[in-house]
Amino acid sequence: MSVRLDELDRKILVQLQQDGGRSLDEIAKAVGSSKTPVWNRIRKMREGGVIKQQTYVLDADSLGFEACFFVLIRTSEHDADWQARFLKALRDRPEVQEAHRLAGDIDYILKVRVENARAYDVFYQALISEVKVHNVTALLSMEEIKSTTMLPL
Amino acid sequence: MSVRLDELDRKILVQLQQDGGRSLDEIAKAVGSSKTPVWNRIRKMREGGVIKQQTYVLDADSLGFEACFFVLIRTSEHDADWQARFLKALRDRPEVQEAHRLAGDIDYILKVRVENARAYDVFYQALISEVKVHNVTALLSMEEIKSTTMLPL
DNA sequence: TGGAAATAAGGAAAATTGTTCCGTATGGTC
DNA sequence: GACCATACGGAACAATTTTCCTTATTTCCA
Repeated sequence: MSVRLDELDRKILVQLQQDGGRSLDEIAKAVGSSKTPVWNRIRKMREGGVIKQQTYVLDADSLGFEACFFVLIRTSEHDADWQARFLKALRDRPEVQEAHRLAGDIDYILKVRVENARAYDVFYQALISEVKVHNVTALLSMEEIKSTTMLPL
Repeated sequence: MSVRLDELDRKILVQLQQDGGRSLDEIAKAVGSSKTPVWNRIRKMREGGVIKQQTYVLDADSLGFEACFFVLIRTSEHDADWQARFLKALRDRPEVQEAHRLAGDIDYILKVRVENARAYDVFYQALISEVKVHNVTALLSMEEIKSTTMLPL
């Protein structure tokens, strides 16, 4: 059962994405409605899975995560068992912030956040000892120009 | 003025990352403390920039964003003016969820979320008409295996 | 080691916010 | 045009956040 969204729903989502700490009163005023409809719509969008989660975004640098790598992976193995183990390994490793299976030449891309280059090597060695991969290229981020989870509504 | 974090601070951050909707009472109980110290520490970490923002994460598919591309960019131009215009273009475009300047061969990587392949092409054409880039490779995501903003504390 | 100052904790009060309830309005259907 | 279903706005209630105050704990210096 999917949720059909109207203009008011979208306005509410914009508010929630911009600042998840606003009160219902503030949101209601911003979108030109009142508390009850705003509250009901948020609840429905939560239950319908449009809103996945509510979270706090932390500053990686302040917490000592100064290195960010994008990892491009090619593999020769494509059987179901190998893939299941590979996906599990990625999901279990907290350093992996993003993992996507790709179309084309390169099979997977990861975004990995670690303390430093040495910590990346530890991660890398651990990963390739768990599952065989054909070719790995690591791209080191020098500067995070932009980072957001916002969808353009 | 940086914030020095102790074990209790870290426990609180873990709770906030896991679920940004928990009440102070719940968090206090989970970390083995009471409301006031938890509240004071959250406030300080906010002011100190350790906590960057509080937000709601939405489901891209539910909202019609069914295509996700990682874009690898090489450029020949490296002067300050070009770079300033390029960064501004990236920050201004809401489709761009991530943008990093890289070390080595490839100069930039972007993560771009759009409705479909057609919308990506519109984005791409608009971008290269704004700023000259030498070489662009787009990697299309077939499956989002993992996506989180959590840092492993 | 003793003692004063600074810092952090816990509990309770006050203020704000979230949640429910209900009467009314609105829109769609036959 | 009447009925049903759905959504809205305002008020009442419940829960949470925020502040305040008192008590511990720690730190630092004599």
